[in-house]
Amino acid sequence: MNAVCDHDHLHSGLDGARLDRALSEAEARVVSAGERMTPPRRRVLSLLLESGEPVKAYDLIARFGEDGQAAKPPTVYRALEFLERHGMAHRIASISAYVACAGQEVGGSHAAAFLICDCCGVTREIDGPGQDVIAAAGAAAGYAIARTTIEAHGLCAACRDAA
Amino acid sequence: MNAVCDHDHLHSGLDGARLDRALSEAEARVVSAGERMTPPRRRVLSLLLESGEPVKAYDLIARFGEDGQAAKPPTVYRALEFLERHGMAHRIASISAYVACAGQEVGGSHAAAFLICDCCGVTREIDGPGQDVIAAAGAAAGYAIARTTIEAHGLCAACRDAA
DNA sequence: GCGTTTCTGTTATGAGATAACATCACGGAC
DNA sequence: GTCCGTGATGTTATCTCATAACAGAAACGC
Repeated sequence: MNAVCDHDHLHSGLDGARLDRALSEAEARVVSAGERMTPPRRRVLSLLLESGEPVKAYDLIARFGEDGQAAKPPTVYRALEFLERHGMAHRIASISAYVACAGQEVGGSHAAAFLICDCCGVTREIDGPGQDVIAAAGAAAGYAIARTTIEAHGLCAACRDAA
Repeated sequence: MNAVCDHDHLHSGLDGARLDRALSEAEARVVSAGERMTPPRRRVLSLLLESGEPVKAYDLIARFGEDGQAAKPPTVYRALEFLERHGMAHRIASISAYVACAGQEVGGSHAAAFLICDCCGVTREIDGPGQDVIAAAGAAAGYAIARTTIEAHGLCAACRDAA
């Protein structure tokens, strides 16, 4: 995504049967939560899963129509909000982009931390101890922490080697 | 800042002699780094210090002129970039706002984590173990981490009690 | 079927940030 | 002192990101 280097990048999105399966599973989870996986929601999730890395909202808007027609911004933003609410997508605040949630098994909203390669865009979602540490630090300072944004930028192994 | 509650809030910015002293110290540090503390840079830093909590860029733009005249956006964004470069201000990505750096003693750029009260806006900068933990998790995944964004939202002790 | 709720389509606009270029001030070389 | 290079500022314009507001359509419960 960010062109801070000149070597080639592999891409890691889903396609074909794997994409279909992920979408079906997502739909099942949404339905079991008593909500609907409507066409725009499915479409936005599909675009995020196909990409496999953070995507800008206006890229989603541009790619929304299968026929090349762009969507109107609220269509995509509403879908993103829905997907975030169900823990299927996350906003990466530091780059104003959105990414499909890796751990689609887990239901509902969940904390997440991200490792983002500034070169190829590969993004790893980790649920390590980061949240615990920051929540503990917050508690020590008297804060009741409700939500954390943890984003680490750098180079992934492949890009470091290629550089 | 965010009006998610209805009780009163204390504010914690600098003023008078303490503000003057902070600005003088900042200028000394800039000069010793071989750069200049020009009027717009000083003005933006002053606004951030006076506020004591995260401020939106366009609020800085609106308050820039002592006479009530707004600045042009690049004036303020350039000053913010300069202050960030010198570790005197930080961008809070999750709310698109900027805050003066608490640890003005430390020179140069430094990692930081923030505890942000969604009610009164009070923001604590902590340099706890958060960065280390996330950097270690990144290293374990093969990433060379260059920069982290760590922002925890919740309620500070005062707002929790007042709620 | 009928009302309620939820979602979508659409228009418009608000908020955040930067590109590009002309001009101005500072500091060093001579 | 003056010339020149560098870096900062002023200014215009534009680009990107995100949401408010409201009308219409689809799904659901009864």
